[in-house]
Amino acid sequence: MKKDHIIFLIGRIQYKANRFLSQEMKAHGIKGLAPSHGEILGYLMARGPLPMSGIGRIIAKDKSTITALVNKLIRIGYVEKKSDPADSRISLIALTRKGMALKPSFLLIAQKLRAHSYKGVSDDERETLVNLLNKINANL
Amino acid sequence: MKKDHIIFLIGRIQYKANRFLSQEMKAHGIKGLAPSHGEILGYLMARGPLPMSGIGRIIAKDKSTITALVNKLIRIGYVEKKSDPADSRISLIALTRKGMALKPSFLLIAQKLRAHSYKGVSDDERETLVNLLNKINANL
DNA sequence: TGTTAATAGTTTGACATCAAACTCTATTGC
DNA sequence: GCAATAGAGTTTGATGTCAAACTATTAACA
Repeated sequence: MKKDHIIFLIGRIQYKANRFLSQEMKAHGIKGLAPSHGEILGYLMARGPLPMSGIGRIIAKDKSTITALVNKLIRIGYVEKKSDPADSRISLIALTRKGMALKPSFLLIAQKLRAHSYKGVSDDERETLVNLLNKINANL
Repeated sequence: MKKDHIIFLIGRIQYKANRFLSQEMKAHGIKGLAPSHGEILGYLMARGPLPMSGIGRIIAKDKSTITALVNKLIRIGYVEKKSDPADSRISLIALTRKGMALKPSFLLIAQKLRAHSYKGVSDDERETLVNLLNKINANL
């Protein structure tokens, strides 16, 4: 247990969190979506329309992965693609009405995940944790 | 930046760490392996032969994923499968000589990853971080 | 002791993910 | 202005990953 590298510990956490999120989405009637899709939708809810590159930067996946994920969200009808009037290379991804309708469920799910994962962790510890992870994220 | 859930922060770290690991393995002449394969090999180096189920528990992936990962390691010749004399359901996975030969490279890579990711993080902070992540891991 | 339930792995099919090569547009520098 | 370079996305092919259904073996238990 002792010499486990933090990266692998992180992997285990992510595995469990993904299972949790998939399960919760299904329970809320959101079918056929992976956690990555939910992550994209969540950021669009918080920040408004984003270019593909912006989504890629935020969720840290290859740009070809973003293309595939967004295509699925378009197919299902949760987002739409608009062209940026200032730069025709850019596609802006925006929530549709159907996509926005998911917001209440998403807030509940995020809160539930937070409640679960942070059980027994104080606010100070939470802050410490986020700061340290941010530092490591910046290092890599 | 503020309201980013820790899970997504973790995802970004993992993405970068995986790129780092793939790159380093390639630089050490270890070709065709994903970080997950490396993780399995690393645990076998540290703990000796393990059953499939044990590997799955440690690296936190679905058992069918373990089957696929181990099959690849067998095909390449890094590990071999032995049957447990006490329980014929169990397959024990052990490093071959070729697999053991990777150990020096793996130690170097792990150390390099640690040095990179923990730059500017004190030993105390490191311990705090691991403790908090372990708590969250246990919560999920 | 025989039926039931649990455990270890595999198979199959679907899909997320990545890397590399490619297209198209914008920017930069001379 | 024009060529070269960088940036935004897509396509393609390969592969890691998961979930569900399945086989085989062991354990539980009545």
